[in-house]
Amino acid sequence: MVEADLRQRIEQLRKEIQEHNYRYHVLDTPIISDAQFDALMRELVELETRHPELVTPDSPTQRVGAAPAEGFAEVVHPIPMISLGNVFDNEELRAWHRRVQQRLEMESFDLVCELKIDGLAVALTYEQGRFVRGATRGDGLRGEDVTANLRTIRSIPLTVSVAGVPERLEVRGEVYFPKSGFKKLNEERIAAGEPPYANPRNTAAGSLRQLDPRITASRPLNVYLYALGYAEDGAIPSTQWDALARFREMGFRTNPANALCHSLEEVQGFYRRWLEEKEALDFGVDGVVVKVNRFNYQQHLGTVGREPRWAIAYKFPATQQVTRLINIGVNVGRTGTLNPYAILEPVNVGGATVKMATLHNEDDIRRKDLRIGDWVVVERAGEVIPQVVAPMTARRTGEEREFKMPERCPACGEPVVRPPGEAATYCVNTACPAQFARLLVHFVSRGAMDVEGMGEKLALALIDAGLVKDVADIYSLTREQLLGLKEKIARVISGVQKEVAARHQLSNAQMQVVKRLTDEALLDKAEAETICARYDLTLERLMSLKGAVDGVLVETVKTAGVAETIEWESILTLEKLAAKSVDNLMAAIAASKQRPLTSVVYALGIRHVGYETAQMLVRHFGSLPKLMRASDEELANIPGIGPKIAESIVSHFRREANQRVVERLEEVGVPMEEAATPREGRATVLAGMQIVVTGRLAGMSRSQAEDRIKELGGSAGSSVTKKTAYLVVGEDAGSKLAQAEKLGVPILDEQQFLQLLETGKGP
DNA sequence: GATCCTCGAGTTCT
DNA sequence: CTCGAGGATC
Repeated sequence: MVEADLRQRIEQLRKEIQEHNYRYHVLDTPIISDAQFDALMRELVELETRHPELVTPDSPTQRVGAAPAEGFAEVVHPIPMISLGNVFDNEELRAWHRRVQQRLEMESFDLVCELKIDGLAVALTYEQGRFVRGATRGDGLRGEDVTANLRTIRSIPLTVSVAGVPERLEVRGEVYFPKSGFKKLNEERIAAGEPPYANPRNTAAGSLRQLDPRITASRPLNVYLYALGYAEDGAIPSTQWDALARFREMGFRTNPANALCHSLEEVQGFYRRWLEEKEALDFGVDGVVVKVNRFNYQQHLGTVGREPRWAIAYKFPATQQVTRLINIGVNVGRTGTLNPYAILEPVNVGGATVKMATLHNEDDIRRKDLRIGDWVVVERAGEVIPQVVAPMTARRTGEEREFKMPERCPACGEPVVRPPGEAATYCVNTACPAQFARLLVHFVSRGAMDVEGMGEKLALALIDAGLVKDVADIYSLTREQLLGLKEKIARVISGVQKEVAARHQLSNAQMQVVKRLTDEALLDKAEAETICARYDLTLERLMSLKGAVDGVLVETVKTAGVAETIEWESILTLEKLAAKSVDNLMAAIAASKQRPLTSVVYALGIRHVGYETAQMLVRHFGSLPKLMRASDEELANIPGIGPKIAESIVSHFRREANQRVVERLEEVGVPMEEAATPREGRATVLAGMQIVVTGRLAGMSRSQAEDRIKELGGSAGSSVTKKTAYLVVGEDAGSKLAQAEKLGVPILDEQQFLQLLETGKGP
């Protein structure tokens, strides 16, 4: 890097860090995540380490934070409350350990592992055994006096009266808001029509900084103590591990998970264990703090800048992040429901980049008080499905817009309906193309007709190209038709390229750009920028080329006789159809004619008729024509089927288009009767037992396990209730485990489950 | 009419 | 995984 560039980068980093520091510490409304902040800080530290001559006294690396907020008395920490360096992977952890080894000139030494609780650090001062002052960390040098509020936390002893307590003693710890209490508080707020709080950490900070301690007292705050600030006139332990033990003797709450490790491998084990199990804890944990155990070693290692060399925070990948809600889009589901979803500024949450999340329905958006343009907290529910938790209301500028459900279907433009008492808004147009697209995807999905090789993309492309107009049409597709289409598409693409080149007189290099543009359906910002940089184009020029390509495509598609209009996505999908995959697809379509009747009924996509209900219907009627002729009353008399489902079935088959689909399926050879099923001999081992399977099993998939349970006469539930006989737990079990523990449902591991399948008896 | 349970439908990313 | 709604039950 050139010297001038370097200076500029350092300046820029300092300015950004200062800004974020202020937002975090003073305003309490950060706009970037901790991980993002850490990244900035790390870059600055690295640049300054390599170029010490550029370090200035006012650099954020030279002091621990920013000024404390007003409103509370200031407390100067006699010993600064340091912060910790962070590592994010095993590699970096080992590097830290090697550095410690070198400085200590020692191979092996004990380390203490503690869970890094996501709360806020406090210092508690005791004089002659009496709690006299409690302060927040603030900027590390000066914090706020929040003694009155801390007194309301019942796990903080107001007096310590064991022998040998130092005259003056300061212990440090982390105050947090328990997850359960946080959930309850938010439920109450929602019930009272107030917006929920974004996350426990900010709420803990807010609670502790209430000017009225009675408000603090109403919050279930708690604390874990983990460090000795200082001690005068008293026996001082010689290791961190002993200090923790001593804390407990004195009546301080320490975290039971803390562990003494004799090697780095043990530390890694501790990290892995809690990475898996942290969700079950009642407090947020964002990593593991690793400390050199012996205090004299700590002293020898010392501190560099703001961080001690003898401790490090080994962070978990963040599962919660703050990002921008760019817009709210609306999808149309198979049943016509309008489903709003969040379009987010891409952000890495727990190792995956999230840019979309469902928002369920209008009421949910209102309840959470989300507005377009808000900064929002995003997490991955159960570590998988992204979810928008809450807006950061304090970050609002007034530019945010409220979301309104469109009055017309975004796909077909027909007016939408929201039935009174229901949360969903529907497009009631039976000919809505979006609904049909979803129906086709459902029809070919696993569990339904199970056409392997036909995923969402291909299904949509076939509709787009005009080859499929109703679900039965997939049975009249031919190999020649598909290959012919692919050829036409290829000609269209090369035609578009030539035409654009001719009209705009492009150079060879620019032709490359056009090729790129006909390679990808959508350009996101990052991709567009890469292309511009590579071919030395302005963004405007690129966009005008893109416009030209799209324009010419529309004309060409029409003249080539492919379809009236077609999406880029579809073109690219069809272009990739090779002869071999067409063969496979034809075979899969043919094979799908042999699916059991239950799957066929399910595939029809009747509202309120999922797989379970389809099974009940097939068991009762045994034939599709009989089901079609069934009356309202007959249907409603079947256990498990009430008036609503009955009505839905009758009105589905009353529609002529739906009757035709069934006729055509029959014509192509889809069975309309259920093949007689021989009863299994030993089908009673699990009779009447309701068993739930959760997590990943080693020997079989979850659905296989559920099939086995059903074969043996049991039922496989999807949620744990008090009627559940057993919960079978695999790897990475989620919330169901906690639920089972709460209800006292017996828990089986895979081994015990297999035994249950054999004998019908649990351990 | 309230409460529990089960099912359906929509969902994200690698 | 989550929410909503249908059905069963008291």
